[in-house]
Amino acid sequence: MAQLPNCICFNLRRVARIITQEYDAELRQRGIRSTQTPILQALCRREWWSMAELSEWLGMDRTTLVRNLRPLERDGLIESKGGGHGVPVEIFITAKGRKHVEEFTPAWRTAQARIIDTLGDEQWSSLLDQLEKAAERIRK
Amino acid sequence: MAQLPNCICFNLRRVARIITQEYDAELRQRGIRSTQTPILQALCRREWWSMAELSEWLGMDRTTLVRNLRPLERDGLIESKGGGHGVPVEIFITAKGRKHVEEFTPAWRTAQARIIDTLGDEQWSSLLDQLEKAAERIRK
DNA sequence: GTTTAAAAAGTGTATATACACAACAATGAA
DNA sequence: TTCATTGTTGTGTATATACACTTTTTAAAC
Repeated sequence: MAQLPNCICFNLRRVARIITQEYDAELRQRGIRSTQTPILQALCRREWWSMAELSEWLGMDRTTLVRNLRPLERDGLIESKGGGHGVPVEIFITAKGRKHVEEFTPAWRTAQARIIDTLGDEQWSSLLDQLEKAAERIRK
Repeated sequence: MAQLPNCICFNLRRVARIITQEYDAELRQRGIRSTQTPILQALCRREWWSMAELSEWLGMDRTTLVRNLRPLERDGLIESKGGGHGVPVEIFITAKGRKHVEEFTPAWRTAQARIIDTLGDEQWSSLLDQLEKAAERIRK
């Protein structure tokens, strides 16, 4: 009977869905999505990234990242030099992309603050730490 | 600099991805996916469900559930009576579906056990409790 | 130098997710 | 009866996710 609520995968996915919707409700007004913000934020940190580096940094499957970059490139927020089968690619954020980051950051902060209000800062910190620890151990 | 790792949404999604991959690695051999197992498990608990009831129980957007049921119905694991625009639908698991549940449950247990090993049972319990609490408060 | 292995990127396919919208049914009010 | 409201379901569209596979380059082995 209590088997379903006991599934860690299911529960984690469910909470991730709920929280994603919360962030997206804020970010939508700025024409951006919760998956895209960390990509643009990562691109701000460096001159450029290769596909493999960026996917490693984001903890995102490389082939997933390939598709996730498409709307961003289409909208001119990022660009890529090189690339294609076997050819290394340089991915970088454009000026327009940086401007977008400036514009959506307040909305991101609002969403983040609303979530933190639910449990408190320390509790979320410790919670994410534990999840991070679990993730690391799974990967080995 | 530490802005990216501080995003709760991003980190939660990332861990959810990793754990989902872990479950799927086990479940794949049984021809089922991590999203589908809780659906079939829920259907085992009742004679039938309406679309709205089931989506509410699973904490899944109703329109998402509509699409997620399709492969299950195509493969004969579930069936539906009624339905269509505006017409209530009765969703229920088939004999084949129940057999599938029996067959994938060991794989599910294996995956679950591997995850629990990473942090311990009590820690996962408390972690999911806190996530649940946060999710509830967000919904209000 | 050729062959082989490893590294890097992209594609095919299938599922997952959800907002905006549409279609229809049932019920109660005018 | 007709009309408006509410509840139930499905569709259009777009993004997210990842495994299996392919293509190409580079580097190492021989």
